[in-house]
Amino acid sequence: MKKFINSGRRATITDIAREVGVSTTTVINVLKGRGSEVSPPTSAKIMKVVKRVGYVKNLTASALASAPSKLIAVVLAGTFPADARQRCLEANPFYGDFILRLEHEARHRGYSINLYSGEEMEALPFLLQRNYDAVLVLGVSSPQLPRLIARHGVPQVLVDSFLPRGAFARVCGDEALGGRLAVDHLVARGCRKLAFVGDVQKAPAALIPNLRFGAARAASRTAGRPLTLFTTATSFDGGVAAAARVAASGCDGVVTAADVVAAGLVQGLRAAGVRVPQQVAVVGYDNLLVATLCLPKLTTVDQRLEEKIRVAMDWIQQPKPRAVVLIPPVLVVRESA
Amino acid sequence: MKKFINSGRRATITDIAREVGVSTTTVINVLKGRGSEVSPPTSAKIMKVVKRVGYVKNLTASALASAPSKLIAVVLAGTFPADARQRCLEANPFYGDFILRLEHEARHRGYSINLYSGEEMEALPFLLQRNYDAVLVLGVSSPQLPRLIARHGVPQVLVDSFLPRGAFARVCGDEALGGRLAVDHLVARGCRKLAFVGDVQKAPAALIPNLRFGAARAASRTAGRPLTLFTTATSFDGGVAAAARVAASGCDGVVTAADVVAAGLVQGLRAAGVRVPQQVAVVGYDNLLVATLCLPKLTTVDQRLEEKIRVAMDWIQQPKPRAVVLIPPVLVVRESA
DNA sequence: CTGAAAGCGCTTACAG
DNA sequence: CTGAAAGCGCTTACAG
Repeated sequence: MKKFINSGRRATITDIAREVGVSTTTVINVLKGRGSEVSPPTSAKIMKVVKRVGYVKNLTASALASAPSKLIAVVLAGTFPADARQRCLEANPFYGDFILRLEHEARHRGYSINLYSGEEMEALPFLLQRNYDAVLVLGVSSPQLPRLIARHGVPQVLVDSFLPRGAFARVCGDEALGGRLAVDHLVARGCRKLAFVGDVQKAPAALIPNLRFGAARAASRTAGRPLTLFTTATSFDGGVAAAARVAASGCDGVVTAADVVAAGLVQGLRAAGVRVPQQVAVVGYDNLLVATLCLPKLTTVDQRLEEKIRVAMDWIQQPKPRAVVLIPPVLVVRESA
Repeated sequence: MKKFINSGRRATITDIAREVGVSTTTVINVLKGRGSEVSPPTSAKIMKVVKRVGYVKNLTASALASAPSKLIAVVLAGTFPADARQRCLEANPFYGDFILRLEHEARHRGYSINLYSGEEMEALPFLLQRNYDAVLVLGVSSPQLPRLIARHGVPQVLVDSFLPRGAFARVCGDEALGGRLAVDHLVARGCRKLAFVGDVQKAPAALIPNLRFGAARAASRTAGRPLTLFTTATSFDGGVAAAARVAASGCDGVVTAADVVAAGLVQGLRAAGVRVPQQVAVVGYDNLLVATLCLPKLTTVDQRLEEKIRVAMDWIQQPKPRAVVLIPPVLVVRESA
């Protein structure tokens, strides 16, 4: 008892078995709640010792012995330029937020999470070096890594990864809907000349800013409104930098690729003497904390992160190999539009 | 080869030993770079197979066999009220930022990090269930958890945990200096009536807002300026909520307990028609991304997070049992003061 | 209802 | 320079 607690050596199943005078199998049966297989008195004796020594199962050993490790690897991909990964992760509070929420949900389901935010294509050794129950990959736009992971037989769930349907289990935001919600809201407010501000690239098409732009463009066509594209980095400064161009363009309604961009844009516009939302209305995307840290507070597309995480965890616990689900976002109207 | 890569079963040291026709000991000697103990031809043959099969060491097995697990547990304590943990973690972008930076530094040193942000006093089972090389605890204000951890023989480094000197290895910001830097800057700018805005509590004294307030008060006494305390939550809304009181007080220089609070305060003041920094100068604390997301950008005390993390990792790799170091913060002058 | 035994993949003395 | 063997703590058939 004291012996275990203070010795730096933790009590093991073997210790408990010896102390009670039974086999390790019996101890395990009790610990696993297979009560029916163990006589009540034996069971009680074992539980008493388990309590007394403060037994904690060694998941390292457990994982090695081919039981669930209760460990999930989380890969933050997000397709950053290699040299700017860390900077991008820090420029968009989305990632920190995501991790904190995921940890919370995972913990309540009995899992720990193990973080990896390095180079996407160097993730494989990381993923193979421990016995993960599953890997959750956030934001790949190429099937390369998922294919490698699959080839090695590691279960995976992809989040916000827009790949050809059917190959992998994926939980994604419904970006088409999100873009439409934003545009429709601006149109309903009477905006006549629309703009999109974000890090839109030639390729790959599956990048989030590209998808959001595509959705906004489609919706603006339907509404019969022109939409001008202003390309800028996914960061606050990116938003600030776009402000002058937007102001000069005469656009009166802006859809953005992310809240940080919208926050920067709003600040840049106001600094230039443009009133938001009276002269230019701005809609953000994500609904992070930062959406409420600016003046005016951002009207934004809430991507329902908790829901995404919940579904991803569901699929980790009950694998749905090639399932794809689009989580419909929701417009949160505040002050900027 | 193909057999290993595609079977879902990873090649093991035993596989390699068998393939080359040597013992596992020899394979290990080669893998560990103990070249001197193995003949060059044998070594070369082994390395060839290692490469060919894409061998990745199983750290789960390794950790069980009493080798370093290369796994670090990270406990985000931060002494939140139990019912509001998650909310507080999300209200202060500091935590997400901390994790991302820590992961980056740890990865470059060959470690993975395993996150825990649940109840402080329920962390023990989490910490004992795997073979962690060390645990990094952020922000405890009571020695209870560190004591438990020590009793179980797990190496630990505490960050920003202000406890009686000498009991644990700790890396902390020099809050006394930080408060002084802020106050001295305001005084030098000509502020006459100072205020402190933050979540200052009766007890425990070791809470970060309390320390920062204490430091600011000491410095303002030295400077012969009065300092009024405005208590408010550590969040953007907390800052906003304090603005009216600060404006009414006639104070012209404000030190805050955190950047989020400062950001909220600045916005609240401006909404009330107060010009920042002309009428009221505001200094933040932490130098997070959010400090640059407001208008005017925050002058703030940079706590030099990277440096803290670097030292903490140094001590995890080379334990310095009861060492204590205070990282001197640095004032970053921007626009708000 | 209970136990003996092999195995997970690596590491660590120790023997030769 | 190389190998045989025991051990880390748990799990999993299988036997009784």
